[in-house]
Amino acid sequence: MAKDEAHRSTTIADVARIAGVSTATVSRTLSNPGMVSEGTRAAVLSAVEKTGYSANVLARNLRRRRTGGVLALAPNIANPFFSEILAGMSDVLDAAGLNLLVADTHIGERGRQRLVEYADRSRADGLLVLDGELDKTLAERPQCPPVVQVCEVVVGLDAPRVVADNAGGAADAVAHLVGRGHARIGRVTGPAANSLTRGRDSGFRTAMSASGLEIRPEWCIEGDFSFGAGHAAARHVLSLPDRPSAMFCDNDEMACGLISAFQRAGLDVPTDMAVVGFDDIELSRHLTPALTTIRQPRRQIGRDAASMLLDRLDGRRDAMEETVPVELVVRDSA
Amino acid sequence: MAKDEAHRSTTIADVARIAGVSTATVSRTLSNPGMVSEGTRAAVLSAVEKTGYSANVLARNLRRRRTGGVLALAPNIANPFFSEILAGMSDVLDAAGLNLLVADTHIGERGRQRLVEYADRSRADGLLVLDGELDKTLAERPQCPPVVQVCEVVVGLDAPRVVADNAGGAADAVAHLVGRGHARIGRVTGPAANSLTRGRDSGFRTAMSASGLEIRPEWCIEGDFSFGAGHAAARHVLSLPDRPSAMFCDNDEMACGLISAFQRAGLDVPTDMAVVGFDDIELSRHLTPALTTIRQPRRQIGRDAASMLLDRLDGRRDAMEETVPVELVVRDSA
DNA sequence: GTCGACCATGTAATCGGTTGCAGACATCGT
DNA sequence: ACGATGTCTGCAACCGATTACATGGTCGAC
Repeated sequence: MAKDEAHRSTTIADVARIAGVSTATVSRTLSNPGMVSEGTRAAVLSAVEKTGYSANVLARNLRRRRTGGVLALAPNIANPFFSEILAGMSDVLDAAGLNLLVADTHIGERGRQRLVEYADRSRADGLLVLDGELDKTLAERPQCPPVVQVCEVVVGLDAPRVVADNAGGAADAVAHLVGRGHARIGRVTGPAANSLTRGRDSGFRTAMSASGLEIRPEWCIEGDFSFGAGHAAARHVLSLPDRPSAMFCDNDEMACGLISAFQRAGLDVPTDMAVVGFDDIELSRHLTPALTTIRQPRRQIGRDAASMLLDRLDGRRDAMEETVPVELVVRDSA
Repeated sequence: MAKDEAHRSTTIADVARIAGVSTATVSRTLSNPGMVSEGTRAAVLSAVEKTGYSANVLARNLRRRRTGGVLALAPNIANPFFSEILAGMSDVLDAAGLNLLVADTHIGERGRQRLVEYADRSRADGLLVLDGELDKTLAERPQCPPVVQVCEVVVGLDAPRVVADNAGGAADAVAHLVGRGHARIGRVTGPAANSLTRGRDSGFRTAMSASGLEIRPEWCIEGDFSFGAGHAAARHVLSLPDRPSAMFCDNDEMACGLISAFQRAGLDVPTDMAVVGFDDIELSRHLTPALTTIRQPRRQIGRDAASMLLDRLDGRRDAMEETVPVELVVRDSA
């Protein structure tokens, strides 16, 4: 109660004094116990116990010339797709004693400037880039710490990456629809420039032509991965005199918006219109009809990306590129 | 290209040497330009420009005895409800030059220990607690930086808080259903111990008795805020010989799971069963039927909480408690 | 012409740890 | 008995900034 002085927390010097040793010994006891004798170790540990000491992270990291943190740049933290990847990253970073800091890249021009400040060796030991629309010059500055790209990739940026098998997933989706007897297959895409969209493009095209099916441009609608884009795509399709019988969506949110809008228009999914999504977000399982989709192991992707970054930080560069397999999850929407 | 030495980034000493001044002057030029003469300032700035210098954040913060970061403890980052609150926090923290670090509190026992490490003055200048199930002793340790509670509150923890008007929202929801002619109203709650649940409990009870309606225990089902809990609740209701005609859900995810399960069972929402949710997450607007719900201004809640924390960090303690108004959003599910 | 006020700048302590180097001491082989 | 080796510990430099204090110079007032 009493002391209303500025609350000075206990330092390594306090512990050293109480234990009757030097600060060096305290430091060694804590970070390399085998280096000190048993008696000293006991004395130090008891002093630590008594004072409730815990090392100042800033001071430690300053001396060690590292920040103890990794920065993840994601387009939209609020998107559940990303947040589970982040959780996976957190798993392995925590285990390695590193913080995960998260920055949203979609925060206007002021934000751009902040990103440059953040993507700095004095801020973060490494960078996990989840946004393919980032400027590659950001990552090419000398101040920028090592980068691993996750899911999306920045055009022209030659950095290691962990990406899902987008082409394979899209092909599986098409094959599934074809297997169900569909020949009139449309698509709702992500933004044309997006690297996910491009990967799924290529799988879609391959699978369609493999099945001898024609891609009808008026059935391919560009969206932006949002619920709203799915809605809009559905309205577009409904306005067509000649409609597809099935739609493949580049993500589950658009698929959900699409289905919802079809239902509102009185169509039955899957009878009047089959839908396949991509991602398998939590929601998809709980829709009616439950969404048939391509599952990405998001948590695993996060873990793998973080591990790859740790490898790079340790100077290893075993794998510079990993393609994570995806899996068709058959439910009721197709 | 050439130098393959360890990449020593430029320090304030480099800048000082190039500008022909002392490091103190460089520091002053950068943090308090009015203090140095025009000529010196120009020299320093040009040296900064030339070297691309930017200050080492760790060193600065160590000296200033702050960490430059605020830690948010959320039960589940992947939940869109929280992530938008986090985004709001990020808005005001960024403006104040503080980092937002996010930690997930639902990460097993190992996580508990980590939280204790994180909730430390040497890690974060302040704490934003979004999880009411946290142990209050965590926040009562002397090492713990100032805390602001957000949305949920920890029982017995006397810290400033920003909470939504849960009771008012629940009462609005009931009033809306009553206005639509419903007298048989059930409810899907959050965990009984949760502070949100309790707030909504009280509003629910008040409004029910104000309308002269009886609360039927078999129509009140405890959930955990997940889609799955909504599903389960629906199955329970469907098994009842005597069913309610309307359900109020403590959040939108459960409402969504509930609706989906009712639809799968062949019921029509809202004809056979009206549903009102709470939160107004992005998804709700895009369901079919679109969900009638209570909107919480989540981004604003995040902003307010962060501002309140900043006030505390500055020693101000203007407001210790804020209740944020909520709003009924009428759509098609009731 | 001298004194104090004031401004701009440099010197050096400081934040709180880590770690290279060297000294003290014990043990061991010959 | 003596040097060699090895183990444990302390001293002090260091990480890269900020800032209290001291200093030197300029200027106006008396």
